Amino acid sequence: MAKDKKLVSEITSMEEDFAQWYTDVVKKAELMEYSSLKGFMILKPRGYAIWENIQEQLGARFKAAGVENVYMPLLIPESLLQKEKDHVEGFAPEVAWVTHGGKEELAERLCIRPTSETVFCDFYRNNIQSYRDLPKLYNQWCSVVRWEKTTRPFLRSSEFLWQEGHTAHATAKEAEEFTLKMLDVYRDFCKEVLAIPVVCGRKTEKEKFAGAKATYTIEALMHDGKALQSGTSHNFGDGFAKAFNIQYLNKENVLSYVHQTSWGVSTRLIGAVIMVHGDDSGLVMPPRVAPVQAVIVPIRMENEQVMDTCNKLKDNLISLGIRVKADTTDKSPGWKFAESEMVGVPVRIEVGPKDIENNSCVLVRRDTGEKAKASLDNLADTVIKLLDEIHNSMYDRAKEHLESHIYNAYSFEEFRSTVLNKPGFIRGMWCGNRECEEKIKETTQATSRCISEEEAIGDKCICCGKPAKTLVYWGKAY
RNA sequence: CGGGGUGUGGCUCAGCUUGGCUAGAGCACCUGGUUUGGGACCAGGGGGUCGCAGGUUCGAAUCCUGUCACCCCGACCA
Repeated sequence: MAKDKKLVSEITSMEEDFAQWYTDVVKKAELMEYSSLKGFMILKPRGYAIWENIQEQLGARFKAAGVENVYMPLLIPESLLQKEKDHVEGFAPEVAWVTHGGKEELAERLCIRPTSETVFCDFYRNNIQSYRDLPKLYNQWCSVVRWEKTTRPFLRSSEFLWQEGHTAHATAKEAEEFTLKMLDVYRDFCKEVLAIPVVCGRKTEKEKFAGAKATYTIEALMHDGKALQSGTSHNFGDGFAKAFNIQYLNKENVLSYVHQTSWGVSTRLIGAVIMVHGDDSGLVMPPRVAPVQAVIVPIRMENEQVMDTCNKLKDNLISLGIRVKADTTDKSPGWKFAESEMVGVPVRIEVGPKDIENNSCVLVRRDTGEKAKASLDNLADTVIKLLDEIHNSMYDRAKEHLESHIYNAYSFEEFRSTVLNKPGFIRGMWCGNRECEEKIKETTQATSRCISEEEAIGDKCICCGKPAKTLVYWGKAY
């Protein structure tokens, strides 16, 4: 083996430079590539496969909630966008416009959707007449464009893939219930599929969605102690319905406005997976969304028995629904080991002549690096159990990280010193005034992440000292 | 939009300060062979006109001006 000439591309360590580590992992794991247009990313097979798995499993949860998929137009006439005042003000600064059709300048500019509330509203206005038409529970998977100044792969790009659910209900109560129901779908999905624990709650007036009555959020804590808003669920009340005139006749033959919700998660979730689970060797994929759940590495590929065993093993695992690949490229085993670690395959199965003699193989866990001998008998069962075990221990580990990075602050000084010295979430009471929220942001860079339902930890605002009833999770955010 | 940085084969970079002759290296790629339990080795081979546009000069990757793009750090946002 050559020792001096070898120039292996390394991943920057997390401790040294977390931002660079993130960029390195994204590139080395071949999730995406920059295109020639700023802010517009190319999702490579390994990155897109994660999104497909998210779509499949989150989609199943939507359907279980009675939601149906639809598709709405990409372009929105300016006049339509203008109908809801707060909404247009919130999005105007980052909207991309189409001004020409061929060589002709258009009579009316068309906006490339930054989100589709207005299109859904326009549609609902024409399609809801009676209480019998309600509720409407629609979702679309699409991409949206927001002209961002600073972009980062998966965390913030000018175009990104997401899903946006839009529902219309007969009553305010039903809309609020559905808003919270979808928030819980997100929370559960993060836990059960992505192995990510989240903090849930309502956004403050300052942080809520443009045009919403209430916004709820799931906030995840990254390895560096910064928060990532990972999904939101909005209750619109009847604000959009009034702006767009979406009315129906109720059972009493009275014309009423509908109550609406919208909710979404994006490819940002992939960024969360990277920053919650990754380590200095690269990506660590949670088994349930991993594009490849197990990789089989044959040692000494010229050995027929080895190859035979690998192939049978592969077929067996595939037949049991495991996403498995056998790495039969002519790279050296060491290369294959390093590669599987970089891309985060949860389980590696090494099969060589020595193993076959003992009717065994070597199983290596990506999350802990632990190696263990396993019998070839019932190996599929062993692997399936191991994948679940990996999921659970990844979740537990992330949860421990989250919980050990939540601090309480009872005064402004304590708050400031915590923000400065201890990356993570800070729980602190708040009076509800926007001035305090803004002052905290200006002086500490921490923003309100969400208003929590948890028990109060005091009765005075950490900023102004006036009476407070609201417990807020604060933190620096991506 | 402010501050900093970088543009040289697919990737990472050297060369630029002090202009000079056919523009280099490692990785990757192709062919053949030997290998294979933690990123193998040997031999041969293909590929760049130096982000772009002007300018200075006998001569520009190198100096000057402009411009574009990307990355990082802030302010604004999923």
